[in-house]
Amino acid sequence: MARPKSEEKRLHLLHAAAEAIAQRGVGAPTAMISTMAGVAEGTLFRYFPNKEALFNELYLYLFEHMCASLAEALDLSQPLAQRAQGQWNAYIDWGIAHPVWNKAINQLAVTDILTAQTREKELSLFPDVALVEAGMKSELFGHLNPDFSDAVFLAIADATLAFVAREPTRAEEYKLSGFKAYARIFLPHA
Amino acid sequence: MARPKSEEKRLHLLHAAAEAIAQRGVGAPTAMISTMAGVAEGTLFRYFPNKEALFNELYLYLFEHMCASLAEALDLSQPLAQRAQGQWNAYIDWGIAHPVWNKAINQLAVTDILTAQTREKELSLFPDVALVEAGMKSELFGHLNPDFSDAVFLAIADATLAFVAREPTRAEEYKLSGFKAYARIFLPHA
Amino acid sequence: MARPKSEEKRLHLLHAAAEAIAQRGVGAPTAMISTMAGVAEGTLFRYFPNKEALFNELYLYLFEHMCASLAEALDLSQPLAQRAQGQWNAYIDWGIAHPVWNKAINQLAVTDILTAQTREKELSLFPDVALVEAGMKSELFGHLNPDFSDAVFLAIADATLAFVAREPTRAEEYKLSGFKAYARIFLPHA
Amino acid sequence: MARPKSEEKRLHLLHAAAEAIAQRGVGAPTAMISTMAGVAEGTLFRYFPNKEALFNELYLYLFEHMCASLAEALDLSQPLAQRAQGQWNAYIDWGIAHPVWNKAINQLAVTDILTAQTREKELSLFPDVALVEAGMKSELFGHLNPDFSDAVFLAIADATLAFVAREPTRAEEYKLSGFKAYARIFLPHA
DNA sequence: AATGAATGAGTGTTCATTCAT
DNA sequence: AATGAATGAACACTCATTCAT
Repeated sequence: MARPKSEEKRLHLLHAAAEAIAQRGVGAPTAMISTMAGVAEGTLFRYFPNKEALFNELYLYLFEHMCASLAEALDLSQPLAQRAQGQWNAYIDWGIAHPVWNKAINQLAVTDILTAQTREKELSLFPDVALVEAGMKSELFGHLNPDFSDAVFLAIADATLAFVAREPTRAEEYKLSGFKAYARIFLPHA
Repeated sequence: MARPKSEEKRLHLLHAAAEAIAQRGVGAPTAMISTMAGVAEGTLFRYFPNKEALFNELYLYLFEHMCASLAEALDLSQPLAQRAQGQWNAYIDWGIAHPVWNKAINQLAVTDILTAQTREKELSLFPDVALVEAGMKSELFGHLNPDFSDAVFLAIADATLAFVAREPTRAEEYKLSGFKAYARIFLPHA
Repeated sequence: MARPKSEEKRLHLLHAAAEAIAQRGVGAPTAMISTMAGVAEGTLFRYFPNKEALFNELYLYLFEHMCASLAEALDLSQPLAQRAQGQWNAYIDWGIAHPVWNKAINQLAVTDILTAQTREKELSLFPDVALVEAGMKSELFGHLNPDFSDAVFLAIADATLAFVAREPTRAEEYKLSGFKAYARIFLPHA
Repeated sequence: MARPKSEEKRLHLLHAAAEAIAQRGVGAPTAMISTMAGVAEGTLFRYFPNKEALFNELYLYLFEHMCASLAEALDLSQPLAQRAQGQWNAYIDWGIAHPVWNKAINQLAVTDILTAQTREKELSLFPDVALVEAGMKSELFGHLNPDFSDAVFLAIADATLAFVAREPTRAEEYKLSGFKAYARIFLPHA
């Protein structure tokens, strides 16, 4: 099973998988994914050894995409509070702009499909654009696992996104209220 | 009447379902559940019309159990801050004491198995022990969907529980840090 | 398994079985039959050793009922042609008056549920009210199996009933046309 | 394209289904059918979406086959009576030559598996070789549903076939006697 | 005698994966 | 390299029958 040629097909499969998971959860059939990708059933298995591997790759692909959005929005010249809000907004905006991907990433995160290796790679991706900076972390959670701060941030952000999905017209309000909650924890002096 | 339908078996099935979901997600086979419950495959379907109904009943059962813990811990004679911390602790302690149930309830919440009716019943159960009281809500999120506050609380609490699961020996530390984060949002003047 | 007491329950079960077969074919569950009969699932098996036996008894019960209608309508003082038409009408009328039973009897006849013994008993019931009398038989089919004449009669009559079921308002027309066809075969000189 | 879907396998499945229905009725398991067809259980469902569709296709397949036999036997240069007898013989001969198919077709016709669409297609197949021609119909049944004549014909023919099955050695006698009965109805002046 | 809870083999159907083309 | 036909284990659910009450 040498690396197959078409990078385009690989992406079609990844995107189709995200769509399928958003629609039917991780139980979505591989045949549905290949159909949505416009390739034959068997082709999927020339690009990914099996369903689990596809889903793990998908998770990292989506996560990386989201991290890129954060990185792009990052303006190091801004003071901490503005920087934080910029990152917060970038995260929420990514979720709003890619509701399918957001749903897929959440579905994947909650099942046991993700391997330890995937979790490791995920960590190695996040820090570069870290939302919760060292200073903020240490103040409240410093003595605990440093990922805890990130987890709390993500938890609030995902809850915010869930309500944006329910009431899309009030997206901006939820985005702001969510940030205020976030700021109270991580920017108490702002 | 011949033999009455055994409430004990019903509970065995419910508990087995929680265990199976914790281990294998909502894709856990009904045969696995009945085996774990110590009954025949067909018996499951005499107690629940189908898998979906079983899972919906399970969700409400677990949710009710959790709410009962909160209600038990509620001491109305305490001032707001203590009351809130008591409820927070009760929630975290329930998750620590019942990790399997906690996992099951999270799995169920994220899939599309829960019906609108179940969601309704869930709401009618929660308010009585509401963690996030009216005053606290209105201040930050009052103009938005009132469930948003609950969602934010649950998000932080579940993130806390996830880390407790990873490092059980530091459970008390996570519990306290989590509460501090919570308090900053909902009890900013305390 | 001594003969159980309530003849009434036995009849309820028989009638319920006919109804169930009419609705769902011979695949109708025994549980459905017992529910319709207003008895418990297990009770059915105290009156009939198994489903097959129930269906065989039902077939004979319905057949006997139909034969009784024919016998009642038989007026030996009438000439052959009138007598035949009277019997024909009695048969069709029975089917019209008992569409459920008619459907059930047809369903049972076509499957392999009926035992050889049941078929034998059936024969021993029919001759007494024989529609197709010796003279008529011998003329056309005399050298063949004497049941063939009966079969031809029943075939035409059942086809007639099928169309009556489709167009109940024209029942009388079908009844008459069917008889004319019958008469051409069996009463060519009338 | 990889392998093309094998028309041969489709026919094997159809023939196996006919055999299975003849042996066990429409309750015959799909697993039995696939085994008899020499394919895996799952393969059946790649050729037919479900059991019901298979059975409907089978019905039309058998019906078409039978119609083809009638069409082949049809000699328009013959006078009405001979033509009718030729068609009658073709029908009976088809049943004798394909007892399994004849049984299957009868089983299918009596259950509720056949859809309205199948019934429609059936009608569109039959007229071309119609046994009961316009003139014959109108005389006796013309004012009623035109299908009634066909039904009466089929009823007599099927009854004839049933007795041929019981006494195969006297097949020719039954065939002739059946036709005589038929002729008395539909060819009274011949 | 009657009940209905319990059973488990059986059913139609799905689906990840393989492999001949 | 790509295809999609073929597979068969697995699954959710049904149901005739048994038997403790």
